[in-house]
Amino acid sequence: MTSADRVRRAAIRLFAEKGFHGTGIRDLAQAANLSSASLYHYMGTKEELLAGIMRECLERLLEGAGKATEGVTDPRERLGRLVALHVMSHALRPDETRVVDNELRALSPAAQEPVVRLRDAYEQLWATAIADGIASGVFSAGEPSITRLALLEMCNGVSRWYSPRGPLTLESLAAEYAGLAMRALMSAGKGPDPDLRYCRAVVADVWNTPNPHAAPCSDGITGGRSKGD
Amino acid sequence: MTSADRVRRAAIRLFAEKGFHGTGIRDLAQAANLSSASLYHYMGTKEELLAGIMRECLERLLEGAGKATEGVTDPRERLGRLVALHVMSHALRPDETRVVDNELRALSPAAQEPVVRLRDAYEQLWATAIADGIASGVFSAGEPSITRLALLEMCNGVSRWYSPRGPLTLESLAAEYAGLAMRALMSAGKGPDPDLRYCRAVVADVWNTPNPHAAPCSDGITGGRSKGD
Amino acid sequence: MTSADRVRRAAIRLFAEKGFHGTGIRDLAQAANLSSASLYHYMGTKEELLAGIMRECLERLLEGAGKATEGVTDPRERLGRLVALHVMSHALRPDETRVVDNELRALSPAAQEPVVRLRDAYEQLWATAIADGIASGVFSAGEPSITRLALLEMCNGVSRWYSPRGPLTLESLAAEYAGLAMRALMSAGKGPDPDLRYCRAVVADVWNTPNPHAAPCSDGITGGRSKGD
Amino acid sequence: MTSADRVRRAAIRLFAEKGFHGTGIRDLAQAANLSSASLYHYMGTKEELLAGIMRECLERLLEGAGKATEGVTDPRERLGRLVALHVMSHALRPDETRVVDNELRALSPAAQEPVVRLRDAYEQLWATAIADGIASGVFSAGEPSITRLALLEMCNGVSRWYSPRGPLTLESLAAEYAGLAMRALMSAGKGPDPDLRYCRAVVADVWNTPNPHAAPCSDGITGGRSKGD
DNA sequence: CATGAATGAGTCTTCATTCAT
DNA sequence: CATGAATGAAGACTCATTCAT
Repeated sequence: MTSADRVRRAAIRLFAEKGFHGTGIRDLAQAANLSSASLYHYMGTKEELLAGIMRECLERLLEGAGKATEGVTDPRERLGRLVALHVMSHALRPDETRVVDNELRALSPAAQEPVVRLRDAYEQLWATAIADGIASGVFSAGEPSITRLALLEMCNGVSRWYSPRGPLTLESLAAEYAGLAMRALMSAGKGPDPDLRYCRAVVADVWNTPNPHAAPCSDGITGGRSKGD
Repeated sequence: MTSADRVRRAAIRLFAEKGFHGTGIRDLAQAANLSSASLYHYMGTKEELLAGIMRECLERLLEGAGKATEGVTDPRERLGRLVALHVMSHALRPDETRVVDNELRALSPAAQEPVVRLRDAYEQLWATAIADGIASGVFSAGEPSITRLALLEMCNGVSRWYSPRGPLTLESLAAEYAGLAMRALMSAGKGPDPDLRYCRAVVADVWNTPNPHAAPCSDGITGGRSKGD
Repeated sequence: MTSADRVRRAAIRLFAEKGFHGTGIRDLAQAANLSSASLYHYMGTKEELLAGIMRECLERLLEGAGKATEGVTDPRERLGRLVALHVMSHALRPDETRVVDNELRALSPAAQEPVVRLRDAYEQLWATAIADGIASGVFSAGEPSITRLALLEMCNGVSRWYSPRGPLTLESLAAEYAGLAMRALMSAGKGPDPDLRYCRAVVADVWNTPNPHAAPCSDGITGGRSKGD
Repeated sequence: MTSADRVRRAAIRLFAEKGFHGTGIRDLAQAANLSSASLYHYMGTKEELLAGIMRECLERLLEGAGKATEGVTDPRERLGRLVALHVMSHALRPDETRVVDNELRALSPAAQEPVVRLRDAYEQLWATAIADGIASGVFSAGEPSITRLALLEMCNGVSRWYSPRGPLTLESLAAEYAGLAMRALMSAGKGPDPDLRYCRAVVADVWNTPNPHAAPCSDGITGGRSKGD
């Protein structure tokens, strides 16, 4: 393993563990067994290091998602594979994926741009699969964007509690999540609605918030989230 | 509004936006229209400020969840209300909830403890509802802990893309998420499994990872995630 | 006891315990049971507070020394009383005297001046007693200034280890010190000189210092020490 | 001279001159011709810098005292050498010794501990010499602990008025102090006791203190002074 | 009298980064 | 390659002091 690799690995681990702003250049140096000055032989600035990690991770994710879904016509199979791949990658590389999922805001706008582009391209695969499923009638989602974001966040969570020790195989884990996603999207109308009016009242009460008749909430999201997250 | 409130509000907004370590004491002072020295009339240390925000937010969430579910016997209704409340609170208070969901690791172990206790108490409500539903046969989840975490993460996501402007009412949003959760838990076996073997191969290929026969993945989680997240 | 007294007492105690620079205005306020703003009703600046304490203590010492020695013709009796008074005051008021003995340097030159004047007037009483004793042949000191300083420092030490609990009465303590001083000044030639040449060599060795034939050392002191101590 | 040495020298000089709390990191930096950030290449915290200075100085003193007295059986010679060494070191290194003698309280309890241990070991040499002299009848001291402290404080004073310019050689100075000490310890009963009753009355009068019949004063000191001084 | 509010200047310390060796 | 040395800017936090109330 080269020194450059050691630096990158250390960065991934520490950025995941303590966050970009919570990680000092000296922490990196120590974790990479280098002096802090030597670090700069293998990286640009700290920000470039982060940007590189994010880009590379997203490129792999995008590449994998492309490979896994190309030529697959059934939207259910396509979405299922996206879920499985996403979960597997988050279970296998929890540090990298946590960095990607959490540290976008630490980048300057200029450095965010290419990362956001990659993320959007990746999410577009999800959006298309969901839209196709709805169009062909196999999915019965409400708002497609919300559905996409809900599923993505659900899968992202894997990287936070993953531990390589445990009886569940990667495939079982992926199957579990794929099942959750499929069922959520396929069987409309199942189950009773909770008493939303009461929940709303409780929320209004606990947070001392006025209980307007129509507190609006965005559903105009199409391509992704706001900049910086 | 008192100055103390202004400080707290500024902190919530900035911690949510830039993270705890990304927010300087001067940022806080500027946002609260105070000198950085005056800040210390209204807060202890920066860490105590964060801890207080997290505790208060979790206490409200716990209180609300208690109110919304007490006396409700049907596990489906109970879980539905938890989902609805969680989504509503995250939509209504995206900043506070993002801080709670993301900044736990910024606290020292000593300061984490009471926060983790609150979080665990809250999640216990979810765990019980899920377990009861499984026991009574209305839910058909695989691993209950995984299910709980998956649903929680899914709902957490709301605070990341929420915008108060938009046609969707809070109730509609909550209904959407409750529906996703209900369907995911209730209709087992729906939908085809994706080709996991192929997905696994793609993952192994893209990440240059050996493809062991039994890459294990934790399912032994019961009470919550590891400390610090 | 008035508030002003409480402030002064708190200051004496804290300045003695932690030093002038080690004592914050908030420490004073807390010890005096006042808010830090209220403090300024009873004092000028922190420096003026210190200067006042030192002046008052020295004035008392000077007054007491005057009373105790006026009209006493025997230099031995005069010096004995000075020693006794000094020791008693240091035992009785360890905090005040420690402040006087240690914190002169914390004052600005302008504020030092009157304090130094008082100190010098007080030491002059010692100097005169010693000089008279030498002149009349009852004392056989080497360098009078050195003797004076040596005795003063010896007596100052009392305030550092004094504790009001213990079997020794104030008079016994004073008698002990007076005895030390008298004997030191009266019986010349008693006792063997230590091997100074060897001591000098050890010093030179341990401190890596050249061992010059005549490392000179001040004996030109007449009226007191350098400014600031 | 290395930069680390320059830092240490600057610290010794400034701590002696203005005290630990009166010396800012910027003062140190300026005196060492470094930026305040560069300072931290050569030191840990300011407190560690102080602790190191004190430890080193005391180690030298202890080493020197050991060398000077080992094998010496006559307690008078032993004590004489201790006095001479102590005086010489204080005359030669007034800054270091003033720091040792005055700044112990500036250290946290944890940092004080090893310093106090060294100090106590050093004072034990004095205590033993005095005790041996009393036991063999050559010294006629009252309370040995008081004697030890009185002599030590007397000698400490040297570092306060020392100036390398002056006609007195180091040996003469040491001889003077050794003479004072020897005489103080050897010829009991010499000289009249001052009128203590009257002194006590003056003290009571000037300080407005009740004149109890038996104002007690500690003589139970055995191993040293209280922590922090 | 008493104090909460306020602050500019200061505290010690760490930051990411550069550069001569 | 590798790193000690170096630093301006910034980090969180405290200082002594003032003043309106």
